[in-house]
Amino acid sequence: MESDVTKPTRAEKRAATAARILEAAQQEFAEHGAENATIRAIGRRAGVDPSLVLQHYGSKQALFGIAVRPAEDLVADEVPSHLAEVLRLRLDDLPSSTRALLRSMLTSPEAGRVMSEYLQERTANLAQALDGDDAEVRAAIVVSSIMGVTIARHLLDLPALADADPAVVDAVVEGWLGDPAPRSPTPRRRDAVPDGS
Amino acid sequence: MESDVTKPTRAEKRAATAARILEAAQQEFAEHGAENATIRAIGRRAGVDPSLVLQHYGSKQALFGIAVRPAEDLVADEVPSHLAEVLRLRLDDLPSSTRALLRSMLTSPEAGRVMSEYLQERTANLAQALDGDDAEVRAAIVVSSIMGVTIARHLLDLPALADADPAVVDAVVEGWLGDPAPRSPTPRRRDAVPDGS
DNA sequence: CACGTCGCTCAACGCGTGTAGAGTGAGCGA
DNA sequence: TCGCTCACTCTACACGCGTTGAGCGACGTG
Repeated sequence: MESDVTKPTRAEKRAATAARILEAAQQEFAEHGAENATIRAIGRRAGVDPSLVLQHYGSKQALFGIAVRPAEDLVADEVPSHLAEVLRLRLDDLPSSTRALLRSMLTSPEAGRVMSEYLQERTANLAQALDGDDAEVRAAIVVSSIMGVTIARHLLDLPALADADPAVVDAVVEGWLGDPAPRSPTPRRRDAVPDGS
Repeated sequence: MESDVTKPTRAEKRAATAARILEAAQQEFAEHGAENATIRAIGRRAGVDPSLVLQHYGSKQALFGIAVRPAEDLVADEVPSHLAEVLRLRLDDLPSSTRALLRSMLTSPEAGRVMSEYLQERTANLAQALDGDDAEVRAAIVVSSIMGVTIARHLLDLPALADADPAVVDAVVEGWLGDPAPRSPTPRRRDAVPDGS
């Protein structure tokens, strides 16, 4: 069998190892957070010596920075951030890079900064599409809320959400988007979203 | 002047020290999270030897458990949890015990469990007040969303929220509470969402 | 005034961590 | 086939952590 699988060259093998390490790192970071994940555990998970991890990525911090970068194929279509996932309510199969970022954002200053920038970017985008005085605040509320739901579902495993039909969640948030908040004592305007497509 | 402040007895002094340590612990946990906060830093903050911290509270984990318990006066009226703060949208002056719990919930299993229980409790309460099939899911979404907003405002310092008028936030969430989600099969109004970039 | 109690500090331990540098053996070019 | 390159492992170091037990000095009681 001459093989459809050609024997990997040295460089290819090294690249494959690097990829395996990165994936292991993302899973460890996603599971334990930036500070609690250890180089040793990452190496173990990748089936590799701990020091090799650093030979590939320089330092733990650098590795984290890379592990947390959004996957290319997510960035590809139209929405350039982790919050692509989030805003579109793809509540299943959150990629581990995103999980790692979410998990670490409250305890790692770097992760916090990255997440904050994402939220601001998404807020600005959404605010453009909303009308009214408080467009930006309302956009920030929606974006932060989606983050909250994502955390509750994927990291805290809140039963009511973990088992929920994504369509319901989707529908609820859709409602928020079309609904300008009542600024005064005046009650809510439900008619803002004419449904029936 | 004999002083209105009577000289503290030995026991009182000890209790005062214990309180000072606890407060220092709450602040350290609130700032750095359960795992990153150190006994040494807590002692330093309280102006006390690190080992004294453990003489008072036994272990770091035990101290965290106590530091994270909601303050009594919050529990007092009607809503028995940290989420009293949260649900009532008192977005300023989040007590450091609550900040500590929020900060740690994604990286400390214990904090995660505690927070999850709080969320479930609040969800159940709120679900009773909502009508419709998906009451529980919708309640969970609202509760999680408020958590998300709280995180974005107090821990990530998202500018749009940090500077926001609490009344606006309040109004928006009020809107959610009375708002039954459109449940119909094809309510997918993508056009209500700005597409990215 | 003497003495024991007790709140507190000091010094040290074992452990797990991130990281560095020497060593090793298989793969590739000549 | 020779020999060098290089992907990888081994060993070790320094550091900061939680935790412990002995020591000390002031306070309160007889």
